[in-house]
Amino acid sequence: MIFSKRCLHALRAVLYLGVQPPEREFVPIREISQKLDIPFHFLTKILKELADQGFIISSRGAAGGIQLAKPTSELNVKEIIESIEGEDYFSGCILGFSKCDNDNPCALHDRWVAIKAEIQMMLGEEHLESLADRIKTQGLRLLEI
Amino acid sequence: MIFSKRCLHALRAVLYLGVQPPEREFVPIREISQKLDIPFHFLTKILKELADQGFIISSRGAAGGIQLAKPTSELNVKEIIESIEGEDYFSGCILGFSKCDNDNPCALHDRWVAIKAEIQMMLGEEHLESLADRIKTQGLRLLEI
DNA sequence: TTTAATTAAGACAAAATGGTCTGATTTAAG
DNA sequence: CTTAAATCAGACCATTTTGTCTTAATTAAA
Repeated sequence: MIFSKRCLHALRAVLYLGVQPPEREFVPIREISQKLDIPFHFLTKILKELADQGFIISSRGAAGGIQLAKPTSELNVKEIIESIEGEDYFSGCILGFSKCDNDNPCALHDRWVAIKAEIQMMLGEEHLESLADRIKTQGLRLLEI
Repeated sequence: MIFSKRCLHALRAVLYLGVQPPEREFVPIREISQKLDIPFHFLTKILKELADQGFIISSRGAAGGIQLAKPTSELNVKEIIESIEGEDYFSGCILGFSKCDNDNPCALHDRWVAIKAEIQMMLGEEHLESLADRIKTQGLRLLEI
């Protein structure tokens, strides 16, 4: 699998927030956990990371929950993934070397550079807004069947 | 990191075999382990998997070791990766769902299909032959600095 | 002010991955 | 036949990732 469980849970949770009607304020983590079948406490920890990074806002107490920190047009898939997997997830060396660049390329550097650029472009352009639209209009799923 | 340690070790070991002079027969795993700084017993297990899958041939006893099972022109990076990470590593669902296709797409399916195709094409075209050539002529490295 | 509903925090457990060690088996060569 | 060099096999340990549990802190509303 390309992404860690933490990352998949984070992505699905954020997409879930993205498809909520705009009038909704805070969404309880319990609801997301149940709707998406993600372990509650595990999800809580993951979402805390996203909150710390400024992607979502949380509110304690009754009527509390979480909420996207920005409009969906200003959030994209790539930054969510990077916030969980690490900044260099898509920019690092394919052979795992810490120092790998044009001056000191690993054996697969050239080819990987091109692929990385593709991935980053496509995921970086994918804003939550258009995604949420397509999820709603086309009935795309956030759940295992 | 995109790939597991097992996969990175496998890739580097196979590339190491690819750049050996053609007259060399069996290369001892101990040598690869030392040259590439990969734990010996761990590497042995990984290479046994590659042998079981038919990518390399092994020979026990004195003067034994391992050897590529096919000419470098018939081996590519993609199949090595898939043999370790699993057949569907590049073809599976980005959200980790087991059933995800055009008839029942997940929320990210469309976009991911395009990226997957890019990756598979680029890695599938990368045969060990050309790679080994470039590694030798351009001094590309298989080692952390 | 009490209560119920919520996130936050941190200890702990389970599972997966990464790695080590010992000994058995095989093989070439002296 | 013996020995040395190698892979093979499997038990074991360490680390990381994933997940559970309990309790504390916070907040809205009765």
